[in-house]
Amino acid sequence: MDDKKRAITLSAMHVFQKNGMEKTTVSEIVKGAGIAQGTFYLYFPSKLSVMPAIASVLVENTIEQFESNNTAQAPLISQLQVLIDTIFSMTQEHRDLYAMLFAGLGSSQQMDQWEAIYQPYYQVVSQIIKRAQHNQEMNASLQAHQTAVMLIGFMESAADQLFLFDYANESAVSAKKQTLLELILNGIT
Amino acid sequence: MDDKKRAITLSAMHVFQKNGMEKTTVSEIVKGAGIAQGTFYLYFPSKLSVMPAIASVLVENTIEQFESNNTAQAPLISQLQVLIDTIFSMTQEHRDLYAMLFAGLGSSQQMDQWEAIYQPYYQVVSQIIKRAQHNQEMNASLQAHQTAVMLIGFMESAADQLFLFDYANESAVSAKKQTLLELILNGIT
Amino acid sequence: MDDKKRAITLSAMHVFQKNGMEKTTVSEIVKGAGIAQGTFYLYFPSKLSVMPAIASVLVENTIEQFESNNTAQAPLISQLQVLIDTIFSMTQEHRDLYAMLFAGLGSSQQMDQWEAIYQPYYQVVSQIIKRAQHNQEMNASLQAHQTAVMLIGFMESAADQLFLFDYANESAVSAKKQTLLELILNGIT
Amino acid sequence: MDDKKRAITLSAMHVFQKNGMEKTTVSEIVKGAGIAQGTFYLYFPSKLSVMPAIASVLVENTIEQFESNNTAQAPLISQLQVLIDTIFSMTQEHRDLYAMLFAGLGSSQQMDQWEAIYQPYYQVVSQIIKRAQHNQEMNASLQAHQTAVMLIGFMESAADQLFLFDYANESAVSAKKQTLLELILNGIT
DNA sequence: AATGAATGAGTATTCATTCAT
DNA sequence: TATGAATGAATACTCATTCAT
Repeated sequence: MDDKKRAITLSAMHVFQKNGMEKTTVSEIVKGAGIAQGTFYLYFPSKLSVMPAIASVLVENTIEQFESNNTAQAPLISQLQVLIDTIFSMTQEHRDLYAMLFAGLGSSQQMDQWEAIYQPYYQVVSQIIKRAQHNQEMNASLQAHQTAVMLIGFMESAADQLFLFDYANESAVSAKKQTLLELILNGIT
Repeated sequence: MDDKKRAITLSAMHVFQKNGMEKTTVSEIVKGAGIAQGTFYLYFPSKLSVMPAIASVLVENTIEQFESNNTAQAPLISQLQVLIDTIFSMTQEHRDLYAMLFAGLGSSQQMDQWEAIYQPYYQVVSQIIKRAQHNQEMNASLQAHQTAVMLIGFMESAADQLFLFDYANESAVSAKKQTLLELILNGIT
Repeated sequence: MDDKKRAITLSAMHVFQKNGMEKTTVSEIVKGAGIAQGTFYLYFPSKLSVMPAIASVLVENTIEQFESNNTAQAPLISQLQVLIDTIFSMTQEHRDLYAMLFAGLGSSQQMDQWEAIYQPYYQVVSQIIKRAQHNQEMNASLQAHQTAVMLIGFMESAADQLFLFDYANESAVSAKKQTLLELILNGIT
Repeated sequence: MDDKKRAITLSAMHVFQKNGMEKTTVSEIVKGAGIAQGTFYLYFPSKLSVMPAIASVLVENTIEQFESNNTAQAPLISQLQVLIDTIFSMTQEHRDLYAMLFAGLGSSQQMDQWEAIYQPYYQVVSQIIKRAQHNQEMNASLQAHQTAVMLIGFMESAADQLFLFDYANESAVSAKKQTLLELILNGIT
């Protein structure tokens, strides 16, 4: 990504997170990016159009954080723990941004774009599932990509709930993560 | 709820869903509700303050739809199927609204209010879980309320994914619902 | 015309004349009209849409000034002199406004509207021509309305030229008026 | 005129005519001229300063078109017909541009410049008048230059009216031209 | 001479909210 | 309660112009 485009995106992430969608002004974004007002529009056609770039950065960061903590040869359960840790950590840090992206999805009418952005993320988890199935750590009849998408959704929804409503202390977090992991591994029966 | 307050809320739901958060104007809401501009402010202190009322209506509708299709004495699996059907149907119809509510949660700083609104929903699912545990259809060690919250999150995230990206046809929907149900019942191992 | 609409129109005339099309701001117009910024848009949908209202006022003023100086029973030549005086005086006072209206005609694509505004003006001159033809002061074969339109055009173009390029002193004005009148009465042969 | 200066002027004519004064951007002009943004300012100090160059081109074109259709030795009436044809044709093609030039005259405060541009035009018509006076086809007491200016004004105002309001079909055009010619030759009495 | 990326001043328009009736 | 005319603060976006290359 062009240096200035990246500077704008990072500044926008910061300002959107601080002020929310409606109170974020282009003027504050460019101030943070150290460029002039008009320069913004050389890189993005509108305020909202920064959103996909932000999503890309979040996906990048998530994958980086996950991979830097994960061991590809580790047992499934360990890798899922790292994934849960990563998602809880990203959610805690960026919950508001995710909500804004999510709310923007509908209006943007560019589903294709969004899918393309999230594919790398789904790929990473999908690989883990395939490997676990090969090692007979996991039910082999589950379709890998579909399961990856669902698992990520499960983890994100649990993290959201936690940081939105229940968040109390570190031990509450650990408990929730543990319950989540068990639920995913064993189901409810 | 006062007749006019309800009229405003319903009109707002419609307009928010049609135009999104930023392009929704009080002027269009009152037009849909058949009242004057100023009257809006007799019932709500601001544009954003309609959001909790919308959330209440959505929760009401969800519970009604679920209970009208559910049989309380039916086996757990049937009841979960009805719950999944309800959530998928509500998500399909109101996805954008949920996203807006969700994005609004952070800014509103009135977590307590939101929790109160969702409690009845969690209660209903929580009861089902308790009954299933009593009937030994379900792992008795799971904490009912916590599991209810997680399950609802799982189902909503699966529905979101479906209607956001994958939605193709009726059979895709059925397949996703089936996978979801199995994952919830049996986990991934 | 509504009191406020008139106030806006008169203020706009003044500001447009002072600053020209491009340097006129709505903010200065409303300041002159003694109303708030937003109120402007209750009466006119855009800055440019004041133009037809200005044209109406100019036509009104021209007719008033002409009729207050004219004697309907006077000989043709006297009435034409009064018309020339009126047009030269209005042109001198409002030349820039006329130019702006004129330049705006093309873009507005609402020819019908403009024709309606100018009709009363053409009517007045048309009546004089018909009366003169009836009194055998004028060539009876000339079509009255068409001739009225042409005569007004002649007079305006002469006045424009004068105040644009030649304007020197009172006697230059008198001379031009005299030449114009003779040309109109007798042609060039 | 330098090749590039001419290219800019021609492109500007086109864009001004298409978009009007306010919606014309330097960016679109340079695009049409096939040059870079900055290059514009090597040839013109500002956007508005292209106007006189446009006026020059229009005057050139008018004179060329007139002279290529006119016979200098022909009777006055024929030459006036050619002049009327030329003015009607140029007006039909470039009415909006004339209006913009005209509206720009007031603001530009460079009357001298404008007069210089139009002089050649007035000269041509002035010569015809002098010759006609010499041939006793025309009232010898009329001051040639002054009459030339007035006649051109008459013809332009008639053409404007026609193409602005009345324009219907070829026969309406012929009729208007005929009436105009008679009025100019014989006056209204 | 030519380029085109960068600038940043400038403004029309919108719309949540108020308040006199 | 209800109205809707009036308010005026707030901001995305444009575009003429500059200047380093």
